[in-house]
Amino acid sequence: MKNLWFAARDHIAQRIGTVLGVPVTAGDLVLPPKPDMGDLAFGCFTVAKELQQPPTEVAEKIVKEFGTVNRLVEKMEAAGPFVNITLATGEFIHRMVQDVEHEGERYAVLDIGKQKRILFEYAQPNTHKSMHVGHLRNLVLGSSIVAILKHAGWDVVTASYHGDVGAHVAKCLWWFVKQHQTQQSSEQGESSWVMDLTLDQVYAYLDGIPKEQRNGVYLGQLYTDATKAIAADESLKSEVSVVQRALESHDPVWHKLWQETRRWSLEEFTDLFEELGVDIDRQYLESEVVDEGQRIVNELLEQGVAEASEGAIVVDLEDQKLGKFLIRKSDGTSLYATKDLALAQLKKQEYPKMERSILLVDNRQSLYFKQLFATLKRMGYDVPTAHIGYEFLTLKSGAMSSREGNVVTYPDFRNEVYRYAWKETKVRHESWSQGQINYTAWAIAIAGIKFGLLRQDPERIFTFDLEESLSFDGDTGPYVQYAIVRLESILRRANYPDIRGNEEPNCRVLEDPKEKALAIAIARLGDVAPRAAEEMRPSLVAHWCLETARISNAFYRDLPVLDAEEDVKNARLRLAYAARDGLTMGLKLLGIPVPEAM
RNA sequence: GCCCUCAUAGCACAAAUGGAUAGUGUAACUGACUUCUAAUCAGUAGGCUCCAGGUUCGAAUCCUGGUGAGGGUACCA
Repeated sequence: MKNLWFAARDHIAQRIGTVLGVPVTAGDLVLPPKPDMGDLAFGCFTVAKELQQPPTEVAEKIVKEFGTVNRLVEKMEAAGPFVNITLATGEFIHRMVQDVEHEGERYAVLDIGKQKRILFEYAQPNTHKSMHVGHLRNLVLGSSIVAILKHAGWDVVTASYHGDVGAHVAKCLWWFVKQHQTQQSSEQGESSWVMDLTLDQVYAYLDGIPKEQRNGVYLGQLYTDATKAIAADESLKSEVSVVQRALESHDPVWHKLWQETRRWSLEEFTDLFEELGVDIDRQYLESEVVDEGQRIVNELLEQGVAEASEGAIVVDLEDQKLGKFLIRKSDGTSLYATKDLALAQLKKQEYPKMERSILLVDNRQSLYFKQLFATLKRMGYDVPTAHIGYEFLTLKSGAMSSREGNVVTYPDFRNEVYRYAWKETKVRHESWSQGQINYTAWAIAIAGIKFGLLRQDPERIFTFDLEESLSFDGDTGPYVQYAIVRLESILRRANYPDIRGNEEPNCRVLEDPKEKALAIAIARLGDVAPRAAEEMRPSLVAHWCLETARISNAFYRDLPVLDAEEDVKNARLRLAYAARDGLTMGLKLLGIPVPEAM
């Protein structure tokens, strides 16, 4: 329950507290700036103020009175206002290794969630559009946050939400039909109007689309072309409006076309989500909340919560400095807001036990969500709801827009990275089977893609650069994988000895600072993982992975395992197991797999 | 105009929430594969933390005022 890193610090903190007569907590013990100063540091400033003594004197007092009778603490030194603490190398390593072995999958768990339920919505790509790298930040961030929250003891229910109705769908389908009709009329010599569409034609048109084209990229291209066509000829706008109304009134012919094409998108999402480790418990669609949304708007009007304004329906939030919140357009059709009001209700209805509802959407929507939450509150909605924002992803050439079509689609990007990883793997392992190369390349590609997105703080705009994504050197996911694979290699050569779970082999025989540094690094995941959960920041875990991998590589380079004396060898093997498992756990929290070799 | 973010080495990012000499990667230069995998490691070089004030023992971090970039600001999502 209490992991070693917390327990060790807590123990030392309490003893310092006893010496001083004031409370000191584990959080007051931090890492010193340089490892040669010690393993932990305590700054005496705040306690000194409380005691009304100079910090340097307090530091000396602690060192003098702490006593040396402690197996875990080897040395304490006063360095000005700081107390530097050196942990007993062998003792600490041994305890850390036991901790990792004992906890297993629950390693680095600090149960802050207490199994309370969170409904976590992310993954909101629209149907009838291509999924591009802009969506990727949300998916990767979301799936990692979910993993981190679950690890920290929350009962997380995941939800996706897809815009499967609205203007973008109408445009896409209008152009789809228009294209086919134009072709037909040039063949048959008679022109037709989009609304003359028959069910037979729908089937014929759909059948004409080859299977490999039935995806978001194709539909997204239609949408982009439609937008361009309308921009060139404004008069076409009215045709799209007619189509949109036909769709909203469930015209059977257009409904069929909509259903089929939507299925292409949704099936594609299922595949893409699976490969990205995006596991969704409940898939919400805008089409299932649009009617209820309109009903809620009527209700709000009756209750006087909403009012008419310039022909549209708004909720006046001026008194909260949130302006006016538009919940129905003047032509009577729905908006994102209309549907979101109903969605919130639906979520509550389906998951009555949820303690919190969270939505992961990029920061451009932050005002919108403030307005939405304020409105929900006025409706008497009582589930604590929060918007977790992040800055969007942009290309070097500027922001992506499906409307303009300057998008890097996710399948294209993934293929590019995968091809590169495949080539690099092949060069290194000529003799491997096709399947082994495929799997390894996939794991490396996923690591490259995800880690690149996760190591950066979500509050900063991410500038996408394909060249950079194709580098697996330095601060990257594959770097961390490689460190693990090297540890794995040692274990494999030792034939995976069964040495875990007991007092022997005794890791207390280890005394090298590099071994201790590795042990401390792994122990610190117990600190990092809960914090990442609290702040919903996977970047903390990503940076922990990098640092730990670096330390692991130093251990690998300087300390021979297989050629060491028997007792040292076994102790190091045990440490290698723990390091491998700790690092693997770190990557798991990021949603990144680890190959056996690479 | 108003509101919200961001600004750290050429480039890309950190900095344990106010602590010790601001770190890591890349790119540049030097070196290390007969070794448990070189997708690695070691070294050199690179900084007025956007500017100006303030708060205090102490500021990249907090406050005020600028500058620059991006986003939002009702009938898009």
